[in-house]
Amino acid sequence: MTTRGRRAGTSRTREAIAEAARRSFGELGYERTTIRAIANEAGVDPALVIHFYGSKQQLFLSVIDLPFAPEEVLPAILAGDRNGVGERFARFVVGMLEDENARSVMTGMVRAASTEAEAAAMLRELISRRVFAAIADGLGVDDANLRANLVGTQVVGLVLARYVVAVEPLASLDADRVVASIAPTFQRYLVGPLTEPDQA
Amino acid sequence: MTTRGRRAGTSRTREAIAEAARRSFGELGYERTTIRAIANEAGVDPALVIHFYGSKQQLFLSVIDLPFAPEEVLPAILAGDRNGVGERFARFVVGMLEDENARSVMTGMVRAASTEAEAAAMLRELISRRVFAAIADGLGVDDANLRANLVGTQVVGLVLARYVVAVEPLASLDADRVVASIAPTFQRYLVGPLTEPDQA
DNA sequence: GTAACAATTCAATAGGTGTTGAATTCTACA
DNA sequence: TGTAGAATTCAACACCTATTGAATTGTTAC
Repeated sequence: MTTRGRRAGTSRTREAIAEAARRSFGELGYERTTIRAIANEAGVDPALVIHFYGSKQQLFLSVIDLPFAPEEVLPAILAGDRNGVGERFARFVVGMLEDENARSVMTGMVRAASTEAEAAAMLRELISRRVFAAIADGLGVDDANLRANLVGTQVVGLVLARYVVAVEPLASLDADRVVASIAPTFQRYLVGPLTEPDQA
Repeated sequence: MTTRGRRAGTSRTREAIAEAARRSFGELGYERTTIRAIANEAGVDPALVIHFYGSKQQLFLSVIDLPFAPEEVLPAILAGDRNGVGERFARFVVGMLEDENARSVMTGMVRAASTEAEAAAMLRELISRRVFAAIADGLGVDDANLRANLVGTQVVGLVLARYVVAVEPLASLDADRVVASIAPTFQRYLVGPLTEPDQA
């Protein structure tokens, strides 16, 4: 039914494809996402997806990115009252994950990073270049990279447990209690001692 | 070359298939693992894999399990000096992950849980039934399930960051420093206060 | 020793995948 | 107005997948 050739008017299909791809990668991960499904959701022929983005992998790499800009958001969190940094960070992370779009991108990254070597490499790159730098800048600490790693473990673990696997009661816990539960962890990873136990 | 029909002698191929499957699921995850590859590694025809295990999914479910028995290992960790419980737990987790087999199973579970709904459900089940019970028993605390969830986030995050994505410097950090870094987190998740920040 | 059964392979099936090349229609610019 | 190029579809290709059914060979119990 759909006629061949270019459609009338200015085209927004390229963005439609990107959106559909983001959504599908986020929900299903890399492998389970098919170019055909993306094309379908964008109301377009599969060949057009390839025509625009070259390949499935390039599409993935073009489309997936952190749903926030670390260099903009982290300085404000890290500056100021050092005792509250863990809570501010936790609040930001949990708050961001409340947004459906951001959550979808994050779950997509985690899902993909756990199966696609290319995606894992990209994630490593992304983290090193953008997050580490911001954290090292914002904090005055020496071992900023390890600290950023540790923070990352807790963030990724939270995403996986609360949203991907959806284990209870954590999945249904209200945001404030989640923040309260993990804030001290971020606090110690960011500015606390790394080799001695803290007070329980 | 390989002749048809049953081979001479007692057969150990069923276990060979299980081993190959465990290895491949651990290394590549569910989707990327093919029955053909498993069969190949086990020196066997793909049809035999299906004949023994019914389907790829049933094979996965038969073969994947925690690489330790929570009900045997957790009581010893949770009993005794309450101040050392975080460190004992961290030492156990990190130590277990040093073993190549156990690590492969764990990465497989994490990888699969992040893409396979069925695997995620199984993981939920496994965690609820076996780990929660052991933790609730071993600890005298009330909100044992949430505590177990939080512990889970840190374990899973560690597995993903250190072994799957292999982000540096965490991936190359020696076991003792990893233990020291995350022990206080487990300590608070297991027996510490969950709503107020700890001392940094 | 023979009958049931278990282990094993072979060949095929039905369906999915990413990707390509050519054909068509529209837009933008000269 | 004409023409280069962009957007779009169609049909096909080459490949890979899990799974099935029948055929063959060995083992085990009577």
